Amino acid sequence: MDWLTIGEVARRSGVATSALRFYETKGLIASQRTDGNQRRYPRATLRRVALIRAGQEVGLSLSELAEALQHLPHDKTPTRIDWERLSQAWRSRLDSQIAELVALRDELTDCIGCGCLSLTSCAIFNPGDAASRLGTGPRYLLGDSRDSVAADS
Amino acid sequence: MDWLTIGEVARRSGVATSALRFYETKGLIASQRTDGNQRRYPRATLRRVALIRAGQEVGLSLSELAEALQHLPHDKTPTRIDWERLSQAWRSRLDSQIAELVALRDELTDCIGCGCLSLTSCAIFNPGDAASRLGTGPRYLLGDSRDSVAADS
DNA sequence: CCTCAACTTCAACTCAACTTGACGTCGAGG
DNA sequence: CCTCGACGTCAAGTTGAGTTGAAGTTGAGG
Repeated sequence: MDWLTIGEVARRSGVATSALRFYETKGLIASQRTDGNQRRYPRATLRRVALIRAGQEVGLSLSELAEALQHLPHDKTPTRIDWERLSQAWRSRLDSQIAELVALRDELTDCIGCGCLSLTSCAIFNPGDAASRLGTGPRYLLGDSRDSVAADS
Repeated sequence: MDWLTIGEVARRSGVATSALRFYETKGLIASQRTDGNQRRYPRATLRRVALIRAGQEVGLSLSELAEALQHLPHDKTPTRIDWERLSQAWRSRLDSQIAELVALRDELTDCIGCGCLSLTSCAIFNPGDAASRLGTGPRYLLGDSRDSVAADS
């Protein structure tokens, strides 16, 4: 097995070295150290990083990814089973994300159709259920409102 | 026209008062002040806030929303034209977002189908174009990688 | 008139996912 | 042996969308 420096991994994965070090602190990837304390990554790290970026695109946070990747070996090719488990999970994630957006779009389309400027009954303004989970961060309040926007001007 | 206190708007829109003040500093909503310097919002603010939350769900940032809402009157019902312009814009936003996710899902499905553990040619790991724009914040590096993950272990 | 919840401002904190900078060390080529 | 770029650590900064707290003011009900 040959080992890659952090710079090589960065170049080949398109991820900055700072990000790789950051991933390592989060336990997403792992390295050996040389005598001189430099990181050396196993080749399989390239795949791991690719998986991380792909996972982020699917909307997963780094901690969720850490969860998911913890079942994959750090230093060798994952088995087909590993890979299928992962991709199935991501696929269903994508499926539900798509479903949510489609629902939102359809509601919006109806809104345009009905021209309901009152918004009193318009579904889009009375969310009902968690169509949230789009975008990270301080989105935690979005979707937990219970009060509706009734009796509009 | 009767005016609402910040607390009333918060209760009826399901948005915290702190968020409402924050929106006001960003120019998303506007208020009159009482003699005692308290905010009083026009009723139309309820709709504005609803639009803001809906817009966020569609993936718009507050500054983009400020842009969009600046053409709507702060204190009265928007015209049908206003409303149609807005919802058309959001619909196309949703459409492209959906398209991106669907593309990603299809690629992933192919990956599972082909069982390509090598990831050498797998489309999902060689993104190619900006399917990013999921989630806010320091996502600015995602999608500007040019190097591919070739020659896997 | 008094009280108390609801309001005011302002600064500081949160969170995720990193980046940037300072300052110091490693190691391959000449 | 020297140099210079690539590496190391650690602390602090960034962005977006707010929240939290302190300290003080307002205003409706009793």
